Amino acid sequence: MAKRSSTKKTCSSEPAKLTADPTAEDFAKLAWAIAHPARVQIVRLLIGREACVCGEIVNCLPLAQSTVSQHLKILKESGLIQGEVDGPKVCYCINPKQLEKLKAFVNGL
Amino acid sequence: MAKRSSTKKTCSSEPAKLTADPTAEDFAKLAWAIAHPARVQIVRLLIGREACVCGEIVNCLPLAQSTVSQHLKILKESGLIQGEVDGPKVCYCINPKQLEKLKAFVNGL
DNA sequence: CTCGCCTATCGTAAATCAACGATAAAGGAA
DNA sequence: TTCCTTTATCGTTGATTTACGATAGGCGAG
Repeated sequence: MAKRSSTKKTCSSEPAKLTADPTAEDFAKLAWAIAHPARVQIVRLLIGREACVCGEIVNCLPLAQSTVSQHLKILKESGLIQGEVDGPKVCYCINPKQLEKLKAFVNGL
Repeated sequence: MAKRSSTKKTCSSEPAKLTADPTAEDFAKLAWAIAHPARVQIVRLLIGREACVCGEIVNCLPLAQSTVSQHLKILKESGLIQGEVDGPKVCYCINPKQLEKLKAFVNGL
């Protein structure tokens, strides 16, 4: 992946080339998901425990339940985590595929 | 680094434990630096060319000069890039150390 | 069915971001 | 010195984020 070596143009000759770079947008979106301390902690927590009910995550953070729920929604939309309804509770876990995608993006830099 | 395996507490027993996690904040700050498509493109550009004058970066992006300068400032503050004055121009380059720090953070997840 | 628990969503307010044009500062060329 | 180029900063506007409390919806227990 990333055949960047063949795109070594002067860059000043084609300014429009970088106008729409879907890769950069995907990357930025994924990076943005972990661009907040609370979300970093949530991701770490889920990686360390494999699965965690929403209420426990709320207890781990000094934030209101609604705020945590909002962060969880952001992480879910990025694909980094998944939520599974378990009765009245919701069990969250990491989505390894997206986590690998993030790692591949960063390591590809 | 990361002795997370010893911190496998129930988490609900110590809610204040995660209140101030400097690591998470550092991580989030670094991730936030690349949480915008334009900044991703700038970083990639600098990695692929080793050094680049500000004006060239401006020509590569569909953004105003002042906007690009603002993104460069953000990247500089994150430590990911460095700017060296070269006469009337400014030459930007990647800071490998911070880039490695970012990779270590992500790979440590 | 009714109650209580858990979670998501709504509405709101303050703060921050992103983008631009205009302008200032610094350095080289003539 | 004066002009031109290059870059950073200022000031502003609109959009987005973040945080909270209040509220609604879903589900199991009794």
